[in-house]
Amino acid sequence: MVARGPVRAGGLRYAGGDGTFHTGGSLTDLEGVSRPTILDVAARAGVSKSLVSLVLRGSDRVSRERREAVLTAARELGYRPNAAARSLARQRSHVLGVMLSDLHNPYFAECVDGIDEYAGGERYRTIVTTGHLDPEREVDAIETLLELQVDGLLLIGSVVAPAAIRDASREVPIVVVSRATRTGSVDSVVNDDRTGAQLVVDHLVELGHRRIAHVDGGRGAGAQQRRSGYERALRRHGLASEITVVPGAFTESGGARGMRELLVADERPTAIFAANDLAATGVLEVVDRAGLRVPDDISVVGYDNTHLAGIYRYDLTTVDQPRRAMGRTAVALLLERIRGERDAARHVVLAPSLVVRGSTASPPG
Amino acid sequence: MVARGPVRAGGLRYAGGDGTFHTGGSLTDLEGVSRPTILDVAARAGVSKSLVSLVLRGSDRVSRERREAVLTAARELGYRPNAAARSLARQRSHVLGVMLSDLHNPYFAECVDGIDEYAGGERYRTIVTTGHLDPEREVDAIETLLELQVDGLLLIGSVVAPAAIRDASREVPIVVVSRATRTGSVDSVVNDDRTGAQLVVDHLVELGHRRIAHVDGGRGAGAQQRRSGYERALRRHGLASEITVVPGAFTESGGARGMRELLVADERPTAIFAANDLAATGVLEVVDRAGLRVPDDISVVGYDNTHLAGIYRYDLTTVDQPRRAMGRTAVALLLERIRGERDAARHVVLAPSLVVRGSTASPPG
DNA sequence: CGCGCTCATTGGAACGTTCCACATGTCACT
DNA sequence: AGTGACATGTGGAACGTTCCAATGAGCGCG
Repeated sequence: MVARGPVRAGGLRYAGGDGTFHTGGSLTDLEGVSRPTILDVAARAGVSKSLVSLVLRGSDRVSRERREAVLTAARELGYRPNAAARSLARQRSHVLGVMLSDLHNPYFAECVDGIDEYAGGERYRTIVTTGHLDPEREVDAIETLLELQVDGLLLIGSVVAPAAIRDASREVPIVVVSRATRTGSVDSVVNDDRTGAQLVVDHLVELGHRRIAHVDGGRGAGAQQRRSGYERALRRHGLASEITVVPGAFTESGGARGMRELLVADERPTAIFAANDLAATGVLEVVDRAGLRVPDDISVVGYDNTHLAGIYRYDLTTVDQPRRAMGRTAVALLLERIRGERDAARHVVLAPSLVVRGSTASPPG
Repeated sequence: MVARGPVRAGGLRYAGGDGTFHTGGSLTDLEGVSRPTILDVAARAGVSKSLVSLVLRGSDRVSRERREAVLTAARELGYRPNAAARSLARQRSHVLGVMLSDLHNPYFAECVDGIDEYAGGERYRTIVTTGHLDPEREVDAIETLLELQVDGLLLIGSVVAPAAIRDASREVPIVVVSRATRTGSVDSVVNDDRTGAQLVVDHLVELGHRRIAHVDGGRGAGAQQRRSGYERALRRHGLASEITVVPGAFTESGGARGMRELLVADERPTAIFAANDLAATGVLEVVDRAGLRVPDDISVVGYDNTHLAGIYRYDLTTVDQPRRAMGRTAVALLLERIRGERDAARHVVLAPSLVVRGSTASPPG
């Protein structure tokens, strides 16, 4: 019946023919009969459409018999409410929109866990669109959600222009997650990157490191704060002269590029603080290739505590952001706005924490 | 203005107080004034709502002046179409729903890349919901999409009960991706796991391996096919007596468990074919701990070519699934159905390919 | 000059809900 | 018996679009 017998490879595109085959009969069940509406249910149950509506919304001012008649009629017909019609009639959809800048980044996935968890508990549904890290496509993704009449918008790691956010915030409450925002009309939830960076430096100094370099995250969200946190911490430890920042990015290649630059310096650092875990993997790759051993010859620290950091062969010391909590908090803020309980913008900063693993140790000698 | 000054850590929950603070004035711009509708635009442009509708849908039977009047009126008012109303009036939404079983798995993210790419080209929008790998929540996620009146449904890696899929397929065309399906009324797109497994075995045999073991994927999607492909290939090479399958899972711990079992066997295999990349990392962990070197002492192969396999410290030989192409194909199939161009179910099987990296070499000696 | 054409434009009826004001029916109490 | 209170049920008007049939204006042509 299924993908068994004539297994042959298809090309890159589906173009009929190769790699595909048909199953016997199939017919998309009764495509002609359109979906039952509230009126069909009403007719079958012998009541008015209004009563059906009442029952379906769980009103308690309906007699037991009628309720059951409606319920069974609905079940028998396979009735499913039409959210478009509902959203039109009430002026709200009970749906929250989530714009995710990048589906590939596990960091964001965990935010969404928190979002779904909290939203579900509050009987709100969530739908997601993605911008694929491209500002223009992000605008499109946001547009889609707005047109679908979401009651609120969560922007996760968005790289879109601030003006676009401001525009959208005229239509619907917005909470921005993990990106600092100046727009007064939207809330935000971020982790305290500066403090996170300081935790890293404190840890390394405690291990005895002095030559601690930072491969930064360029213009990425939070990169600037991490950089300044690093600088401030070194100064606090009386190591101002050791401050070394090389340009990088929130990507593997960005980290690799930064590390290469550090390797050719006259005095090689004994510890590297990478802008995030992804950059840290780039750093590690270059370090490995140079024949240096981690952590014996050099210590490496990341940021974000993505699952990447936890995998065996990396075993990366990193900074954990409470992503789930950030997601939950974001929804809480959004609902406050939606329910009209608050008007002034609120910016929540959550505490990061250090996760010590095997990529850090005392410097050699 | 923003998250700067009084940076303090909040707890796990947003509960007012700690870690949060307000910005000055903000007011959610004119919350009172509701969004402009097509009627507002019509009034401002001095035409009928019908004409506005025509212009907005890009009809060519509208005079130049009127068109421009409408367009500028719309722009000035910041008009945005209401997808709910539109979807109600036409009986279609032009939106495709994607149910993603797991947001964390980069494998799925790449499918979505292909989906968005193709759908965007066909002027369809996509929205995503997640089941968080829980069948019940998947049902909910699917329900949400159906209520929102998506024109078609893509189920990616779904673990939901077949009956639920069948039910949903009565309402809307469905394509299932990367899971074999028996339901006659839905299409599917999968990679050819059996052939993929054979590629692995061929590669290892060519390198000179004979004792090739398989840590399987238990009841995971495609696991059975990979196992039987492995067995068939060994037989084809006249190595039927060497067939060794130990139970595992599509997880790191599953792989580790399987490898531990293999280590205590009397004759240790010289090569391991793990059910997927994740399981392969578990295998590698156990191998490392046992003091064996890869690939000198033992070769390891994964499946899926996730980014995990590509990172320097794994450098894992693996099987690539054309995920992007699978996503594109899925959309192509779906659109055929939506457009009523096809009725019989179609099952597309795409070819996997071997990616040789540094985790495989000739056996010792 | 009136006929039919084409062409741009329009009003009104859907679409499937919700919600409000109103209509019943029942019962307790005077 | 009449009154009001209360519980239950109903019709119709929204909501913001699309689409169809109809309206006029302009024009070429006999």
